[in-house]
Amino acid sequence: MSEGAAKKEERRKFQAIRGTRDLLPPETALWNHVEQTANQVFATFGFGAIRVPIFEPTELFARSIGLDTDVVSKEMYTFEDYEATELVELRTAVVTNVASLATGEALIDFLDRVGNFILAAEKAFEAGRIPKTPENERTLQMARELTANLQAFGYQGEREILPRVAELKDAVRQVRFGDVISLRPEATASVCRAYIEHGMQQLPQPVKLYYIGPMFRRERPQRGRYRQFYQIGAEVLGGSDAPAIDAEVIEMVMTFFDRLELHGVQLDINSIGCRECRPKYVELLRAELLKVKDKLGPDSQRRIRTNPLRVLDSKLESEQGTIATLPRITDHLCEACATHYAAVKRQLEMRGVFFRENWRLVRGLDYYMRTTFEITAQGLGSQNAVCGGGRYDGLVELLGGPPTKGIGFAIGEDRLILSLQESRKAPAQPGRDVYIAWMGERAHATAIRAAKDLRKAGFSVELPPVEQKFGKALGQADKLGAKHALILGDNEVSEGLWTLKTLADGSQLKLPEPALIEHLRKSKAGSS
RNA sequence: GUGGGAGUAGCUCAGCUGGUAGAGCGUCGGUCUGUGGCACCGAAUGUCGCGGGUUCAAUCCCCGUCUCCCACCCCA
Repeated sequence: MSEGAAKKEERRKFQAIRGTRDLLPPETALWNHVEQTANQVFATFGFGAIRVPIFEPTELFARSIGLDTDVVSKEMYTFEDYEATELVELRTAVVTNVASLATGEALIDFLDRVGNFILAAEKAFEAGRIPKTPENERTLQMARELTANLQAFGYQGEREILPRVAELKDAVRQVRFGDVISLRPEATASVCRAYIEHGMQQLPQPVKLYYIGPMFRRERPQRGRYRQFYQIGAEVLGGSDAPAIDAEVIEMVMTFFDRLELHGVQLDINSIGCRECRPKYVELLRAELLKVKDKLGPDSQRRIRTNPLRVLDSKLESEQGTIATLPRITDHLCEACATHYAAVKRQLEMRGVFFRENWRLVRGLDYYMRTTFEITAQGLGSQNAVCGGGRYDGLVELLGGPPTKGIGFAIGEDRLILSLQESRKAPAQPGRDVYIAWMGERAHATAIRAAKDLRKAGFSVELPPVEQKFGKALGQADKLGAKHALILGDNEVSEGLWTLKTLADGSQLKLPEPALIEHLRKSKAGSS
């Protein structure tokens, strides 16, 4: 292999893995702007920042999001977190396919390895190095029994022992070495967990929190959809379920989008009822759907059984007419939900928030109830939702906390950025205020001092590490988008007068060192 | 997980259904050892995504695979 090929090979090995990506300047300037705006706007609504872990026990997400959702059943990055590394090797020795079990010796050898594993696992179990759960105890017990049976059975030919060996391998495979944990696919569950864990019900209610950070779902990448993606979200926990809270949360997102000058923003709202009225509606919907089953495509037909609400989401042109005739949940809300929904709408109007009622807006995650909303924006293709949210009053209790009201939303930051980029010219290259063109060793010392002082005063300064000819230096200054070049050569150092050049018009003046910063301040104030 | 499209220099792309690659931009150097943008000259960077097949010969044709894009599923 040639040197070039080897280099290429190296590079090929390290690509950002599927569905992940690097965010680079100048684009990151926009990300910073978005996040700073979120910090500012959310603070004006009294929200405090929370940072929760990137991973949590898988169980937390399974419980909150719902076992049957795709997110939990197949889209999480899940792994076992263990310290008993020596067990892995011993387990591998058992579980790997052996060449054959054609002889009694092979069986004895296999049982030997199983014995080694069980012994080590028992020790680790007693020492608490693998989880002391009833499941693990049972699994180990089963492995012991199966081993004893197999020993008693003896070698009676390959075909006879293979099923028993497979069974034993399964038992060995099921021993848990550590906690099963997952990278967070969203943050609401974690925020609720933190609320409970830190006894936040003791704080003045409601508690208002927001977060910004990466989430992980193992999906097929697409426009605005990545395996590591970023969400900006907020949750209001505790206190009452006053409609004004729903409205304020929505008002806050809309204010945020407004501040960012996001184009084509459309807010859709709906109420999906509560534990009382939603199940009744779902049954009614299912019954009606069965009547018109023939007019629906295969996907929708499947959903009649699995998740009838999802049929309402269908984008198929051919199904739209049929869907329009279906019963609407807003006509089947219980008294309390209907009152709540009406009040939320009134509250939104009072706040001057424009919305569209969308009876077909449903939520995919189990924990939502009553108010749901979704915001779409321009330039996002088929993935046009930029924010989704709703009320989830039962969630904290479901996770072992006190009965607690809750409402929140999550913004897909990747999509938000995408949409902003559609309507916004590319962010300008972050230029420097001053490029220091120095020449000669004496000037170098002066240049270093100048850079330090300028930076201390808050100017962005580029100080070339090696001597350059002035022509070269000014060329660099220009390419970097510097506003000024500070020229320091023998003349300047000996005269004590520094040369400051304004790149835009080529004007140039001489200044004594102490006057420099003041001059730059004035010039900056004047230009911006 | 399913279907469609695409992968050629750092970027944007050209390359005649087969004869082992080019342009523009960018980068670096020079013309130019106290003055940038311009101009001119020069240089570096490619196993033409990867692997296999057909062929005397493959960037081009066939198969597989990976990645990206678009749509579906699902979801923010």
